Amino acid sequence: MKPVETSPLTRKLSAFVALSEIELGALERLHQRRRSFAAGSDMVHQGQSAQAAYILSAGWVCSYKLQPDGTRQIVDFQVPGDFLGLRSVLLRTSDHSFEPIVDVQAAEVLTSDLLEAFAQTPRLATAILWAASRDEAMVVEHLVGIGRRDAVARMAHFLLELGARLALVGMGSKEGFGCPLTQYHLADALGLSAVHVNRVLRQLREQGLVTFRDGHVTLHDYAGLVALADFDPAYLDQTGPLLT
Amino acid sequence: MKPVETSPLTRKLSAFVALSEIELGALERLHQRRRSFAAGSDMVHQGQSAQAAYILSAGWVCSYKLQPDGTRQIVDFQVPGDFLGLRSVLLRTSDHSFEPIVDVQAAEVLTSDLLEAFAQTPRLATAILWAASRDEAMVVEHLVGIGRRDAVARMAHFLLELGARLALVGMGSKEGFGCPLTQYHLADALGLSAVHVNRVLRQLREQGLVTFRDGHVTLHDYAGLVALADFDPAYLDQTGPLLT
DNA sequence: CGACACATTGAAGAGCCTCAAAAAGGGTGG
DNA sequence: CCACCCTTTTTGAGGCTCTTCAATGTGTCG
Repeated sequence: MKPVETSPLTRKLSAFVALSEIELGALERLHQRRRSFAAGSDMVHQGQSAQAAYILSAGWVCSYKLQPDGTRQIVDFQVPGDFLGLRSVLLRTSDHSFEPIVDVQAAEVLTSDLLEAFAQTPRLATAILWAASRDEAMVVEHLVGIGRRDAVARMAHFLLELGARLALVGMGSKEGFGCPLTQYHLADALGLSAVHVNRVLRQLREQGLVTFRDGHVTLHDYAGLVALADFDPAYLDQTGPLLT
Repeated sequence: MKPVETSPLTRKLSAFVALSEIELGALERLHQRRRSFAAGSDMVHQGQSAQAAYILSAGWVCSYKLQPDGTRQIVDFQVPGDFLGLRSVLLRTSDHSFEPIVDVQAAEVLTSDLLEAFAQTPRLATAILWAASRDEAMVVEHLVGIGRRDAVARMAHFLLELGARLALVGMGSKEGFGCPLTQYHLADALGLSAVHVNRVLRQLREQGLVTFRDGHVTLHDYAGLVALADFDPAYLDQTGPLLT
């Protein structure tokens, strides 16, 4: 007997709220409209007005802004269980672009479906808005990192955060995780040059802290990394007012 | 006959949506619980769980995160008409601190008041959420600036954005605006040292672009600044789905 | 007048970038 | 199965941006 397949989003939310059968059902119904995107082809372009949001079920996506001078800044990565374009569907045209980093499976969520689910299951709405708020906190932390951490601490912090996010959906642990990003992705996300990213990774490797190689991140010294990065996962673990 | 005093928030929202008398009334009722804060004393501390949000009616506030090493990163400034702690009241304990830069007048908004206003005037809810979404877009733009703009462009962009925000509530124009920030504030916001901020300001002044002095910003060459900063106010002006 | 916060300037050095080139996969077609 | 291309990683050298440290100037307030 095959168990009902649990989506990564369900897994993530369940780590923070005990959802009822009804809520779980509503959540799974949001996953009906399955779509695929190939690596490299933008899912949403900057300035495009979005009709739908997506729940990522497999693959990695990055959201970024392009500068007139050709450089880009990656604002955030989406991993399975993450929402994508949630804000733009509710309120405005998208102000960044989304690019699948590998082939992606996602569930398309129409505004109407989302509002209906929210109306019928308010606790689910709270849970999803909590997840959105957590994403926002990550952007703020990202801002702090770029503004006030040097390259090594920034990298360490980034890898730790990524590991924590993936662990929540069963795709990583304190030992390490699979990671399809290139050093160019890291550079565009961390506000560094690709060359410097390489040097920073070498330094972290030679200090026995972490190895980034062949699509896999190995955390050799978790505690050491946490100390180096001043990593405080409070902004990720927050359970807050959800337990009502 | 004295006209009804219009709050800066009302003024800001009215620039984007035509609000009905009923909606305007609900908005003004949110301003009942007036409070004052003195410059320098934190309004909300990092980690504190917030019971209320505030609508800023006079004065400037900054929201920031403190690093364990003592440096701080200012995430955003709030000027009259801006919400403060809106997210934390809805969903989570605050993950940054708020500090009044000058003496501040604000209206305390309880969660219950807000939810009631939202329920009774959905269009007002949309308008307020739109404003929140705009704030988020500003954080993203801030991230891009720190990650991918050099110090001069970053400063120019920041001053232009600030001017545009203030113009919306009648406190600035393309000529300039009053600004109580110190160069230390600029440094903490832009991810620079205070010393370098000073040099950058000098450079901008000597190029005849902008003067930052004695609490006043004078934009001598608006178009020149826009070009230097690659300033595209699209993320601020977005009217989007509000006009329904 | 002295105390304090803020602004300004100089000098020296660290961190990160750019340019340049080579090595190491990974896939594709012959 | 190999030759080839393209992407990604790696390394070196030199230079520019921004930082740190230190000192002086300026304005305000008790």
